[in-house]
Amino acid sequence: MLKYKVIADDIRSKIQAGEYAAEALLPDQVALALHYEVSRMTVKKAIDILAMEGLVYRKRGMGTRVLKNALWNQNDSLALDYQGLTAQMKGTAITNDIIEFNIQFPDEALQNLLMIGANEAVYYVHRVRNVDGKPYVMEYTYFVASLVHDLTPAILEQSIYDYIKADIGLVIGGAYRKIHADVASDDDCQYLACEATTPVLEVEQVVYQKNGTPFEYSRSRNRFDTRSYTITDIIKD
Amino acid sequence: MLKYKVIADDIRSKIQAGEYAAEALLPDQVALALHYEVSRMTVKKAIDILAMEGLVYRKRGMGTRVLKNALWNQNDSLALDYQGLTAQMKGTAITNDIIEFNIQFPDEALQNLLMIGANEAVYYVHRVRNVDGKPYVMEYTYFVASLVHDLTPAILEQSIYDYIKADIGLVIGGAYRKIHADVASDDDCQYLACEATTPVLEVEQVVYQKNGTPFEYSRSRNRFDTRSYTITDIIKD
DNA sequence: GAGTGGTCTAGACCACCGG
DNA sequence: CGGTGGTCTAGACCACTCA
Repeated sequence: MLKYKVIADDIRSKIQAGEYAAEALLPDQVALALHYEVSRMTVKKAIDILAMEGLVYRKRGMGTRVLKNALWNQNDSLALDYQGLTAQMKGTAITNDIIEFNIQFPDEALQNLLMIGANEAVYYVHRVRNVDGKPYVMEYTYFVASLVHDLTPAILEQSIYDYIKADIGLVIGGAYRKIHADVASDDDCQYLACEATTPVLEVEQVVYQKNGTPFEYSRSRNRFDTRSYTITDIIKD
Repeated sequence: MLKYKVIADDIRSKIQAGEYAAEALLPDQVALALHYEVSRMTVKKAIDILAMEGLVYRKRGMGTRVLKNALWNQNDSLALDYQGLTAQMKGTAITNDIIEFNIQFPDEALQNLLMIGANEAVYYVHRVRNVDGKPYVMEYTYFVASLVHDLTPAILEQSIYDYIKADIGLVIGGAYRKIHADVASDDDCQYLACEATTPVLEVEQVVYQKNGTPFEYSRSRNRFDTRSYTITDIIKD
């Protein structure tokens, strides 16, 4: 087990347990290095992690302080999320209408986005997801077939992400997302109960495995009044 | 200047210039350390930054590769950005039309967002920012007057963020942002050359100092076809 | 001035990948 | 096996803050 991770986990749990109270100073890096019997660089790396998580903030000459992070973790956040809608909206009834589902070959744009060749097949899924019976989001999704294998309509009607994570065991490493507004398309009008003049929020994303291989490209469209994305960002020094 | 930052900037510019092509291997860390005449740890820290920016991807035993999509977002605004439009759009002519500017007391919602009391004054700025003479974004901004002091119309016509960072010396610690689509308002129609049916992208944000104190709340509105936001998110272990 | 965190070094060992 | 990146060390110097 990595030392800096062990130390970060230990300090984090002490913060959560209240052993290091909000606004309190942590022991300095030299003391922590002695305590954990590691070098100071390793302690610093552990604290870097906590700082990136927004638990702690540091200032030269002043020490390292526990942040009252009640501010930051008001979890209505969506922008950085990999649980999928099913987990996000638990407690509500989510159903999926599959409009189209097939296997095809990617055009050039998609080849670039997913870093695949022209003859590497992709699944194409067009579905509408309903929350409590009402249309909520329309998604156009492409999965690299060799990675997300054996996709079936039965899976699509439930949670794709549960299947990807639990059954395939694929580990998500990150995502690239682009958010913009758009005018309603014909599909939007038909499936999201839009007028032609209704603004739509679209999120494009490419999702990567831990090893950097992309496995999904999707566009998700919502009516302007049903969804917003939040981002909490803490600058590292 | 910090060595690892200089190196990261240098490599980034070489990627953008095509000197390191997409999918190409970077020189290994030992070679880079020799070339920049620094230790390998310092090179690694520089590459850490590029990896966090999503420009580069590494694997043990395989080297460091430039990601194919490293360049696909050059024209979008980063969702995580604090340079302000003036720095973001350098090379273009930015002018600011001030529509309204005054000092006022915050309503209850604003008191909560900025964590201030009812009798702590705020500056209110309503301005339209033009890029190359054409209206680009309309902003409604509130600054905590005790933190962003001595704001004047002359400053507003240029870059507020330059003033905040260089003159006041306020250190930005992070931001909370919400992105959503909206229908055009009367102001949008008047100042952004919108029709009543034009979709608008709005970004609300609260910007915090390093010590956690909020100093700005703003809403920025763009026509749907003039701006999009991108987020690169890499999950840490 | 004493103490803090930030950077940097020169070297070491390890885990992983390819041939 | 050789070469890659990941981790870790022991120590050094610097920038900053506070008394």
